[in-house]
Amino acid sequence: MPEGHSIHRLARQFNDVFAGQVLQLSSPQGRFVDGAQLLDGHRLEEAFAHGKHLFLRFDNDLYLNVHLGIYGAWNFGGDQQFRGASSIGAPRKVGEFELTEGAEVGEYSSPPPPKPTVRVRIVSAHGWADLIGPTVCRTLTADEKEMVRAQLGADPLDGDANPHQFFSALSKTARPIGVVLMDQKIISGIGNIFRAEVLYRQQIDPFRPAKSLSVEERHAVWEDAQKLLQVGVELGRIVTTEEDYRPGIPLAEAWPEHANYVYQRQGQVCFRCGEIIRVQQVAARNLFWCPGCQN
DNA sequence: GCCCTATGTTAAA
DNA sequence: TTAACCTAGGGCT
Repeated sequence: MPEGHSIHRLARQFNDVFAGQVLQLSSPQGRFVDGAQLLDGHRLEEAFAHGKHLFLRFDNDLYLNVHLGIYGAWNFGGDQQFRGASSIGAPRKVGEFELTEGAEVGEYSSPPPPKPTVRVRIVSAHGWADLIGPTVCRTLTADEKEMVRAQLGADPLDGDANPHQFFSALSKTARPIGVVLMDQKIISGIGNIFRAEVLYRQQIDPFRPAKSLSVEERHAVWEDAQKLLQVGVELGRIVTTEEDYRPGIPLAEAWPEHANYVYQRQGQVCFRCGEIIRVQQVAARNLFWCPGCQN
């Protein structure tokens, strides 16, 4: 799925094109009929993200909570108000991390017939959004929403986030740092790409126990994750390389081959030390790292 | 068409 | 630790 940056972009996009408007919600697929009915005809007050969770607050104090999982995606379309809106989520190709196609923008009177897999369709006077393939799609009360958020670690994209609970959690576990960074209860928004790239950039062996990281390393991991996530929010895709590792290649063209240091680069030469990038299944996910730089 | 893959999470064993 | 969930694309036959 998209990592945390994409969900923050989704929240921004929902605020741009739907906030303040009365919306129609339906479930063409039929698996979210009751939940959609609770929100149908209500005004969207605001959208926000916590890690990889998206929340939409409606004027009856109910929330639509969506997690895209590994297959989920939102597609948008509508009139000129939807210009610039992106489809966000799967499918994706290697190196193409977020955008599939832009919103369908033009004359708008009603949305196209939905694909049979559309879990939720949201329709306003100006356009529509279709959700397919989510891991989570549910309607929550305010209390339930708080219970979900209480299970999530601090989000580096949240300006009010307090990283101290993250630092503290690292100091208390011997689990490998590469595994802990994927634990959304410890820190939320980091996925398989950011975990690999942050550890490479900080030259930290992903198999080291989290508690073995120095105070400086813990701070550096948080701050680098924050920086890379912010770049992702701005670009709409994940680019983790610094300019000196893509010499003469502008950012816009640093994609896909020069976008990452280790992710999906197994068997290739490390840009920094010349070692061969490795990959290994850890906790059912592909972990990429450079054995030369990260030890 | 068939098989594999994927930026993920949860529950069961 | 494994399976299940769930979707679409790409490469292959």
